[in-house]
Amino acid sequence: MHAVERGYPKGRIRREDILTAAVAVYGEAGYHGSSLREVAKRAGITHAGLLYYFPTKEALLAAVLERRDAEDAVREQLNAPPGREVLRHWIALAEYNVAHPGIVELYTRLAAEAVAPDHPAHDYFVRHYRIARRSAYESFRVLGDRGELRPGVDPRVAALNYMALSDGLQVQWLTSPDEVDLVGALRQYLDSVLVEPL
Amino acid sequence: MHAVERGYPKGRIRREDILTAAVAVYGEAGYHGSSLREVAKRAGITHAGLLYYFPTKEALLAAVLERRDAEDAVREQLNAPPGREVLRHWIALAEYNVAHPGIVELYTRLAAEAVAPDHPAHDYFVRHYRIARRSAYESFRVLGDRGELRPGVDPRVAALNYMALSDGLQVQWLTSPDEVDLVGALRQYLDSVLVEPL
DNA sequence: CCTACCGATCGGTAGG
DNA sequence: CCTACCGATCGGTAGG
Repeated sequence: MHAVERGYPKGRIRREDILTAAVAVYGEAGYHGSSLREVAKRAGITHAGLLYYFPTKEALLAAVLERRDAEDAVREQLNAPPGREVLRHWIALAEYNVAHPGIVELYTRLAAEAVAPDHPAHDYFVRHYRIARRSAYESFRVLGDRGELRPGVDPRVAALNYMALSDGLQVQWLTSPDEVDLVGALRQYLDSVLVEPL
Repeated sequence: MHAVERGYPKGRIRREDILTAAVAVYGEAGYHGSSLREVAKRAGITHAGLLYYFPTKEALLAAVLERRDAEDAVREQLNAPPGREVLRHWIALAEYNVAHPGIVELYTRLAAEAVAPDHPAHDYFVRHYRIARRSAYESFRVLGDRGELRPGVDPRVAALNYMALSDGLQVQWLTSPDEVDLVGALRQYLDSVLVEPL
């Protein structure tokens, strides 16, 4: 049983190895384009062995997304309260992402697949985007209350647009890394919305 | 031979039916997730029959993208010279897209798959994005020369950002249509970049 | 354009 | 965790 397996160091390490392999494969081939055999091979076991740890292909995907959320939650705790500091944190995150294309590929590919309502990660992304927008909205709203947003800027729309801009830039950056300055473009967007540049 | 087939009305119509079916299926399942059998079924033939018109799966994809470019080229001819009129045309295009989710799904899914350099549509998207950015850049540059852009706005970055914003909004809109005002968000972006609102 | 077929690959199961 | 297997599905071909 997994509840038991989880408690033993060897099983935990194996699970982590499998998840790490899955992140890489999903990033390269998407979810539907990946096979359990490919993930298993990279983790050094057979695909039947993988199914001992994750009983179905969907269960593996769910575990990948769960782990990612857990990592994000840890980072959130280090977060500053809503305001300018949060925007600087976003830029730092973008810089981190540019140095880790694999994670960016995973999310870009999965998010596009998961627009289909019957995709196993669909509900995850509905929630993911909702939470991201709300969190960004709170920072922009605080800045607006302080008069730090340019007139005409709706904090709700600015929040949606920052998230969307970030996603869209990632697609073009992954497609043509040399032609797109991801971090610079995000900076200019924030500056175009703020009274005082970051 | 296709060069001949293309000349006969019946063959041309069949080809068009297959391409229309392919657009729908690619939008729902992506390219790698689609089967020739599914496309053929929707076109009312067998998958072997489809392969009589398009000899491989890749050839079908190439034809889908070719047709799309041909349609775009027709629209471009109706285009105004670079300037404010072009920005209004973009908004009109976004309104059209909101009424035709299938086309949006096709592009969103294919673009994400095609970030992989060995994807058969990779080169297409490299060119597609490059051309789109250049075209948008020319409009923003003209506006900048006329003093219609806010200070600090780089027309090159504004062009990149508009395209990226549009793509990113489409993902969130496809995921949660009721929670995202695609056209409104694009309008606010353009207004945030212009001295005088659109 | 179809019927009939091929080899390859897929997710999942049995049984140890 | 593995070996061995299952039924289903894939892109593509032969031959008409």
